[in-house]
Amino acid sequence: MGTTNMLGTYLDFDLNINPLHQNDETLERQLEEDHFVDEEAKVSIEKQKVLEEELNRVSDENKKLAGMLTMMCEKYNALQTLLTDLKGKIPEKEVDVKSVGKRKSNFDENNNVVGLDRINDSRSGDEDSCKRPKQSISKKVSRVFVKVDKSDSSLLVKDGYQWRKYGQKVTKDNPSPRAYFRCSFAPSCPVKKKVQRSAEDQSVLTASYEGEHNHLNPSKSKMSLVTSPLLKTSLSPGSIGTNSLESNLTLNMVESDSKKHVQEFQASPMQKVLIERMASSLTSDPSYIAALAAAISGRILDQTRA
DNA sequence: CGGTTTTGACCAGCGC
DNA sequence: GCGCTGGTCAAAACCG
Repeated sequence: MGTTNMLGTYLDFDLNINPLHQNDETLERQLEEDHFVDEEAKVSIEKQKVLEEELNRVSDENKKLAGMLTMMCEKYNALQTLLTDLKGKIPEKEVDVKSVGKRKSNFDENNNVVGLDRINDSRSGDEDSCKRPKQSISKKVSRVFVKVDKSDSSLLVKDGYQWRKYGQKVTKDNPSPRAYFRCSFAPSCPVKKKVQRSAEDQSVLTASYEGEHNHLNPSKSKMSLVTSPLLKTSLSPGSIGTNSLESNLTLNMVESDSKKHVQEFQASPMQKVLIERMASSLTSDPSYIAALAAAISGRILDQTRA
């Protein structure tokens, strides 16, 4: 699994934060030799030493955190293996009861909204497969669940891209209409999107993305911040939700039948929950953020000196 | 005026 | 073959 490696990469800050050390000593000696021991210079040297110690401390903390994360990942992997084994023992019928007796393309896609019980349902993209097998074989399909205001009747999912609505239908298994969108860059961009309110929870919109954009996200291109590679990996299928403007995307559970994504990073619901929790606990920890900031600034200092 | 949305009609796949 | 269903088309309406 790639998670451990990825985290390892992010936390492997090779901090070389002591380039000032030698200069300090040389400077100090020189000052003493020249009998120009100025009070101001002494104070600045003291400050440098304090900063140096602080950087060392933060560096150690960073290493400890990296070690902890590695351990967590290892434990998680063990749990994951256990879970997979257990799943293998459960008969498949129990998992897929709802679709029995229904048309191939007619599985209740809203039964799994917010719930994590069908994350590995690779058929999520097969809604068209029985009708348009030629298209769906090669197309990536991902699904996003968006929490919206119940009173908000518009089936709009702000994902940064521009969409053109080309149809709306009321489907059998859901009283709420399903809206069909095409990327505004069509026909050059083949991406389609289906948005429907969840039958169970009216405040949740289910958006199914079909295909991949062959152009930049119009709003994303305006961003000056560098997006985390972790986010890029987890959200890549439709490049969904990486924009800070997309504040209403409160819950992103991107499902992709692209096996690459599933195996590398989104193999199971448990994994998603753990990753989310890990990320939120880390980002809410001020000491971690401070350590990260120190590590990055140290790295930048190194690069500017080199 | 051009782009987008709405909405009824049409088409194709599937089950009976 | 027929009816049901999901997906798409395209003309009309709408909007900035």
